[in-house]
Amino acid sequence: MLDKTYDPKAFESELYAEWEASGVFGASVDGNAQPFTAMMPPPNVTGSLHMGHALNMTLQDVLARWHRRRGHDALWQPGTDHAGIATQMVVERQLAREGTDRWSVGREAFIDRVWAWKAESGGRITGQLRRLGATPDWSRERFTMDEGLSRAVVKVFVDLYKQGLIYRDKRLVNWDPALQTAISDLEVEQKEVKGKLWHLRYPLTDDPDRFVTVATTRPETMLGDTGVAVHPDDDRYRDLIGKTVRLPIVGREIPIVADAYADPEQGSGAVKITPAHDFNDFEVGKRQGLATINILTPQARINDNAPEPYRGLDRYEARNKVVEAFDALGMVERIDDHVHMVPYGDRGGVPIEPFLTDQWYCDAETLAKPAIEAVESGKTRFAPKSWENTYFEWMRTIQPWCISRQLWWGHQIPAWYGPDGTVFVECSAQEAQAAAKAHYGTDAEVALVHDPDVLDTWFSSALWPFSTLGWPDEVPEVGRYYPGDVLVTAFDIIFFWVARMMMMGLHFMGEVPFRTVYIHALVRDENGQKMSKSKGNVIDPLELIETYGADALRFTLVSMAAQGRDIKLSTQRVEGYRNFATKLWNATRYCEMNDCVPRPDFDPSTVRHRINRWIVGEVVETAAKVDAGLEHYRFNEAAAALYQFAWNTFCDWYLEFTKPILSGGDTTVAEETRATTAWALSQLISLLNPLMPFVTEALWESLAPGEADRLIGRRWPDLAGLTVDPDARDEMGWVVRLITEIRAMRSEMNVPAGASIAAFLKDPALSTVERLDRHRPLIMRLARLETVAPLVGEVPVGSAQDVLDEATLVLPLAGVIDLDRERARLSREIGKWDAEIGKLDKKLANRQFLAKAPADVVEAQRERRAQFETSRDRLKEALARITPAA
RNA sequence: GGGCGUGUAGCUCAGCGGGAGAGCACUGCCUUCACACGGCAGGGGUCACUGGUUCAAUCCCAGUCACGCCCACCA
Repeated sequence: MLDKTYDPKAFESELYAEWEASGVFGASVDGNAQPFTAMMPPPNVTGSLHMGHALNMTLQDVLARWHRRRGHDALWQPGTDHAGIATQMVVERQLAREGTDRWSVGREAFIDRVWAWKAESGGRITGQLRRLGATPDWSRERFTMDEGLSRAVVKVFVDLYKQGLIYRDKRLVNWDPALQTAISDLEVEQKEVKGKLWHLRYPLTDDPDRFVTVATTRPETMLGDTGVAVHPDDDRYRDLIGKTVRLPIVGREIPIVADAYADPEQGSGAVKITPAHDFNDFEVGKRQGLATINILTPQARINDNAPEPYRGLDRYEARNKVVEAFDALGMVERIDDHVHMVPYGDRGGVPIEPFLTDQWYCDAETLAKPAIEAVESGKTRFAPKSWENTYFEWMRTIQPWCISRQLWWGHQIPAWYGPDGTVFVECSAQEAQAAAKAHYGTDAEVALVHDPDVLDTWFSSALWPFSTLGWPDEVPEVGRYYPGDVLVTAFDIIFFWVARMMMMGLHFMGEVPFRTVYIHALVRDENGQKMSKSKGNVIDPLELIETYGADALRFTLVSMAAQGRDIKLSTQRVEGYRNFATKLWNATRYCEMNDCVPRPDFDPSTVRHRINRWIVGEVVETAAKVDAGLEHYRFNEAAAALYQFAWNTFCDWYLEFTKPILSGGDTTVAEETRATTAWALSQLISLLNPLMPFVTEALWESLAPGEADRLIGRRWPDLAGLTVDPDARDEMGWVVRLITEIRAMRSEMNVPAGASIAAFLKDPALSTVERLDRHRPLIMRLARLETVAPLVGEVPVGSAQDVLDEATLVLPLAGVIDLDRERARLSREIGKWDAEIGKLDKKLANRQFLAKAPADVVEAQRERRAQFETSRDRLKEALARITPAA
């Protein structure tokens, strides 16, 4: 017996444990079933479940459960990402609290600390996924720093290096002075900052009374200036080209060069060039043969290349001091307020510095070509398709990918340097040693230094679709589950992750990593801001689960999965779907109380009673909508179909229709109805199971207590052999409209809810009379009638009247009804019909419409007009009957 | 500066060439033997604006306005 109230906390966790213990989540690997593969985007091992995860994981879980129940060999591959910077920061903060830092601890001990932290806290998010009801194949859970995955990373690096697709280069990188590492372009975010624009004067070397004025937002970088550029066609400066200025403070003599980079419209038209600290200036410097002078330390303090008084100063302290010095010299022309974009590191949270360093780069341009073609040719499709534009736009202008990071936590780059700097890139230290011996022609051990840097976290993530399967080992999983079917993710990691998986997958596997990329909405906070740990605006889905249950949260997310980019989650909506679960719970209790339990030999195609034939058809249509919705990633349509069927069709109408039958005298019909009710409910619960796995499982248990199988492992309903009975559908539709109409009239006339009244149909067709006879008891019950019959004789005085198809509905309400109001009401109704008919007449008189519109549309309009006219005329008659002769 | 998206009932959002929808909120009635986390009935919208295409436009196209996001090296 079900408990009287629905309490998700009473069974959700317990059910999950039972599912997991039963092993149903596991992929079978061998066997004949068609494989289905979805790669879980690995959450950061530091992470905890946020709303974005909840949405992402729910959608994948719905797909995994659906495929599994359809008999597919579903692999939903779970795991976590080592999240280099984020994780290292967590442990570094711990060290800071202990009054130490990673340099004092040392690299090896530090990495041990991180592993220890991971062992202790790294499992939190997977526990939260279980709470959400996610059912990936936990037995195959991977971590990007696992031994196997690390081997894949090393092999990919070495192969790409030997193919010339990974190389070492000295160039400007985005340097994060807080984290003291290079980061990629994608990890830089531009922020609008209110700053100043300083106009500084640089005196000409050979004519110190003449100045060139340059404008800059970063005066401190002048310490590294090695030139001033003007546009070659700029008449103001033409005579200065080739001359030099003497840099104030520094005293360095630097040339004035002509370069098209200088924009005559900007500032003074002359621009200072700091090749070591600006990406544009670096290019200008290369073109013009200017020196490159680095004036910053890795912490963004001024280094010894600058004059003594500035050394060791923070970049912003140095800025003030430089401006003061210029001011003292009378070399500040003016200072403007200036709003401009400043690049910030997305993790470190401080402005990045363009910084000249040696780094490892991946030739993304070459790898991108096949990845672009794969989407162009449709081998991989984005859903919605519009995201392909975003993908193409980025891939077609892709820059070299800086893959080295000056961190300790991550995959250490498999490169070793010989005494003379020769680099050996090999899969292991032993192989590097062998290569070095061969290179140097010696048998003696060569002193090699392992490159201290680690790889960008996304480098290993890029291999996820095949490294998790066991690659580079030759294992059956690789052939069976690659390429995957679908990647479900949010748009914000199309560049970071999707694009890179495409590149690596195509290069190493020769095949796309997934056929479909389903991009869902990004869950934002109430201000439309992207949720992030650093902003502290993360909503905790676990709290919602605690209050409303995992099913309510899941159903909410699935229902909202069709909307645009933003999801602003409303608690009220979650509450509404909790109520839906309660409704299901109570409906099942009702069935239980009425002995509506599944009959093993029940065949829905053989039911005879129209009510039952109707509900069978409704189930069939609902199932089709659910399948279509899931097939095309229109999750919300599947959810809406189930919600409507469950609440409106099944509970509000079918269960009410059948109450008189269950308590009636015809035991054959009652038995068929009990069986049909149980069948319809069990189909509903079964179809709803992927979306609301917990409550449906609990209800299933009560519906079919003898069943050995849990719902999670049962075959998905296949109703292909069942058809919709159109007669039953029309007939029950009519009954619904009749009851609704009577209720509306009662309500409008203020008939007391408990009062039984009579209802008559004037001029009904024979088929209508038959329908009435077939369903009289339930119509009487649901409309609260003492009698309902065709009208014999005249319409009683003081009747409320309305139209229902070809008949007029008559409710004798003498004494209750206000005839003046009733006349006004009928006139209003007639007016509405007249207006509709007028519109249709206009349309049907339009020759263009008749000539060009499809015949079926024209016909449909004619039919509508005829129906409207019947209704209007019935109402006119009704009005005439209660209007005194003039 | 480029690109993308969104503007539909009070709120959150579906729909997207031929009859304006849902949930919540709101109003009235109802504690009827599954459910008040409920039932029944109801009010509420020139589908942002302006043009165009079409026999027909909330839906397609162009432009305008508003909001949001992504990308971009402008001193």
